[in-house]
Order: sequence, then C-alpha cells, then structure tokens
Amino acid sequence: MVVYAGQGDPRRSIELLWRGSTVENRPGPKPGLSVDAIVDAGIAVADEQGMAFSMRAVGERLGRTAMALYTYVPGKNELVDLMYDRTMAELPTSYPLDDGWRPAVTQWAHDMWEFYGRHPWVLQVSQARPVLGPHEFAVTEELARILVSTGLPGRRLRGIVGAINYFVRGAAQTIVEARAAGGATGEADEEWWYARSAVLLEIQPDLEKKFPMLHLLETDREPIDPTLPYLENDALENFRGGLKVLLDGVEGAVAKP
Amino acid sequence: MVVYAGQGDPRRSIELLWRGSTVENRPGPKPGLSVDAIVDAGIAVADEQGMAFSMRAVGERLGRTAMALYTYVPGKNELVDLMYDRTMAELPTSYPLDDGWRPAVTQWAHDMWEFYGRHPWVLQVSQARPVLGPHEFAVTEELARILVSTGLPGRRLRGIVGAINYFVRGAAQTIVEARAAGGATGEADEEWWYARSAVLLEIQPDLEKKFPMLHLLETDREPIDPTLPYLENDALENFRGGLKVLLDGVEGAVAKP
DNA sequence: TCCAATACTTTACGCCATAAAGAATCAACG
DNA sequence: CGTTGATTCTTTATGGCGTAAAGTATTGGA
Repeated sequence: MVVYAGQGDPRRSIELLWRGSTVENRPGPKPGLSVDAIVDAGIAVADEQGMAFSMRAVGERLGRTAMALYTYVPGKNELVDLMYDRTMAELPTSYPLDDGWRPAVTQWAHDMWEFYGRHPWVLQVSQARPVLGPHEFAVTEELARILVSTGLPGRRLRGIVGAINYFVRGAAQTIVEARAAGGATGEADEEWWYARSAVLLEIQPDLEKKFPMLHLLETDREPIDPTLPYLENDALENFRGGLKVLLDGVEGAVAKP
Repeated sequence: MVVYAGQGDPRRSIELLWRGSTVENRPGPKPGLSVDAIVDAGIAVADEQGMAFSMRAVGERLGRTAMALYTYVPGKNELVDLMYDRTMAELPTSYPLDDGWRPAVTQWAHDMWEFYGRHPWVLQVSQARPVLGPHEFAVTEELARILVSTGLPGRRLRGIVGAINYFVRGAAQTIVEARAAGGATGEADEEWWYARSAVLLEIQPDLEKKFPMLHLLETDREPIDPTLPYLENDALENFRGGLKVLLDGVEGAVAKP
C-alpha cells in the first residue's frame, strides 16, 4: 500500500505539521509522550524495518501500546505525514550559487539521492498529494531558488522542477529497492539477480536475440569501481548520466530564449 | 505497501511469466479457472478499486474463494507480477522512425503516460526489481531501439532510458494520485486542494513571503484549456515542459560527441 | 474398481488499523 | 478537602488482510 497523505481532517493535519503540539496546563495525567517523540520513534522504526512499520511497533519502541499513539496523532496516515516532513529537515536548504546554477542543482540532486538512500521508506510516501509541510516546502523552495537564477520564467521552471524531482526519486527508488531485494542483510543482492537471470536465460535461451537493444545497453559498460558492489556502480553511473542529460537540457533552454 | 515483485520461488515466477500454464491430461477434476482468467480478473479489480484489491476480491469476481486462486498462482506477489506484465501488452512496441527519434520518443512517452492513467495501480508495483516479463521487456526494448538510432553508445543510453522512464512514471504518478485524492468520483478533487490550501494559508498567512520562489513558480501561468479540469491542465503542461527539456538534453548529447 | 492426483472450500492463524469502553491520574472549583 | 471533569493510557473487540492446513469432491489411469 502506498500511503496516501492526509486522508483525515485537513485542519488537524496541517496544524500538526506547522504548529506542533500546543501544551498547556490541563487536568488529567501528565502526558508521557509527545508528538515529537512519536514521530522520532516512527522514523527510527521505518529506517530499520521499512514501510512495514506498524503502529504497534512504534508504540512498543516507546513502551506503550499502539492505541496510546492515537492520543497524540489522528492516525497512521497523519503520522507518516509528520515523519515525512520531519525527515526532510535534515536536508540542506542553502546552496551557494557562486559557480552558477548547475553545480548547485547537481549537489542538490546528489544530496537528495543520498537522503532517499538513508530513508528508503520516504519513497513510499505518496508524492502527488504533497504533504505540504514546512520542510518539504523549504527543500523545494531551494531547488526553485537555484533554478530561478537561470533567468527562465516560472512557467517553464515548473516542468523542470518536476522533471528533476521525478528523476532523482526514480533513480533513488531503483537502487533502494534493488538493495532491499537482497534481504535485510543487503548481501544476497547479487545472488538474487543471479538466480533470476539464470532461470530466465534457461527458459529463454535466445533472450539476447529477441531483445537486442537491451542487450546492447546492458553490455556496453564502462570500467567499474571495484570497491563498490555491482549494483551501486550501475545505479550511480546511470544517475550521473541521466542527470547530466537532464541538466544539459536545462542549459539549452537557458541559452536560447 | 509497495508490492515487491518476485519474493517467491524465482523459477516458478519466471515460468509463469514466460510460459504460461502448461495444461496436460491429469487426474482430478477439470480446472474451472486458468492463470489467464485470474490475471484478467485481477487487472479488472485493480483498475476499479486500485491497489486495495485483494485475493478475496479477485476470487469473488470469478465466483470462487480466495484460496482457490492459490491452485494456479503461488501468491499475491506473483499474481501482481503477472498482472503487471500482462497489462503492458497493450502498449505499442513499434514506433516509426521516419521523422527521427524525437517524435518517436515523445509518442512513446505520451502513450506510457496514458497507460499509467488507465492502470494507476501499475505505478504501485515496485520498479527496481523489474518483473522481467516479456511485455515489459518489449516496451523497454522499443524505447531502447528508438534511442539507439541517435547513434549514442549504449553506455550513455542507459542513463537516458532510465531518466525518461523515471520522468514519465513520476509525472504520471502525480496526476494519477492527485485524481485519486479526490475520491472515487474524481470530483471532490479541487475541493480537496482548496480545503488544504485554505487551512494552510490561514495558519501560515505569510506563506508566500516565506517561500517566494515557489510562489513565483505557482503564479506564472500560461492560459489554460478551460475544457480540462485544473489539475489535468497543470499536469499535462508540466509533463510536456519537462519532457521537452529532457529531450533537448538528449539532443545536445547527440549533437556533440 | 480403486488409487492417487487435482480443484476447490472451510476453517483458522497471525497480522494490521482503529473503534469503544474502562482505569488511573490530575487541575480547578465549590 | 472532596468532587468533578478532562486527559492519558490500556484492554478488548471488530473487520480487514494473506495464506497455512485440513477436508471434500472429482477425475484419469492402473
């Protein structure tokens, strides 16, 4: 299940995102938890166990039952929203433009790529309905700021911002899920690929003849960095190459009106 | 939950994908179903109800219990794999190159975009572990074929193929999920956005000053086609713009060595 | 005719999110 | 100082999910 953002009461969600919890002097037992603590626990659990994290797991990590969380947070969806936005706080929001927009965008993209690698579950949070939280805003604002310095009009930049976002996300997703495929250890990785490929070639021996272009793409390789596992090499190379082409396109748009 | 492809026995999965079910004369009652029928039912259910489709629902549509499906298919993951690959069969796999690669790629991308619109659940199927089915191969092979005609070496094309895929997927995801946000009818769409935005502006009145670049991007609009709903306009415009930039980048790569 | 394989159902298990109700705790008011 | 009412947290229960296990009915071949 992709987690859709903000199914619940929009007011409550947005207040939580932008205001945090307002604590006054109220009757009743002192709260033993806080929204912040719950969000942090949620992030920790998700980082460890992926999106299979559950309210039970988050509660357990805090020494409570799952239901205790519902005192602070309307439901799982809203918690995910908060986790999503909170995590984004760790991204830089100020890139120097001294060398122009291109190095800045490149750095932004690489940071984003690494961010997704650190928090794979973020990629599962629905994208289209933006969470509309402050940190997500800040991160996108920064990309916009960098790109505005190209001089291109906003109406053209919107597609570009989207393209860069989609690209980084997609590329990150590829590597992240490929890693996950290997299992918890991250080691059985190549074996998994190998098992699949072997069976595939056994069943379809003439695969390379049936799909000659894919074969061509697969086999025309640059020398790889032997210190990295195969998949990381592959993904990083493709990421750099794709980003380069994308930014070349932007450059073209900047050059001619 | 994003549905990961192929958790089970790789041999069984791949055989199902590439060979279909082998039916001989065996003892026991005649099968009342077939893998094909189940896959079709699965696609129908998913098209209607989104990824919340369940084994029970698929079984029901065929007048069986959920467990009956397990006679034909190892599990839900494998069924999703089969659905995924089967759906892709409806995509064209031969674009004319008479006018060069660019119109062909553009058409490929638009077809893909519409495909995702027809089958939104496909976007939820895990990307990174490719399903490795014949139709997915064919679709990607075709994109590769088009791009090989640019004369670029395979090693450079790999990043480009990735970038185009990610972009189309991302852009489609945005519009598809935005549609879904509106609810089953697809009508409450703008209202949903409006509700969120209104609350956001109420809580953060100086939003536009805090994020001036986003504001700039948002407000610099082209005249829109009044026959389409707002969101479709927006998404389509961004899709075209982003794709153009991306392909400009490819063109740049083609021009200079 | 009987055996063994097959198709399918029923039942059950362990997850999940979360609704509903109850127990314990505390500030404020009479 | 005792009571009230709000608040935190637990317990229990509901209805969903994928699928394991066991049972029943059906069939081709020996």
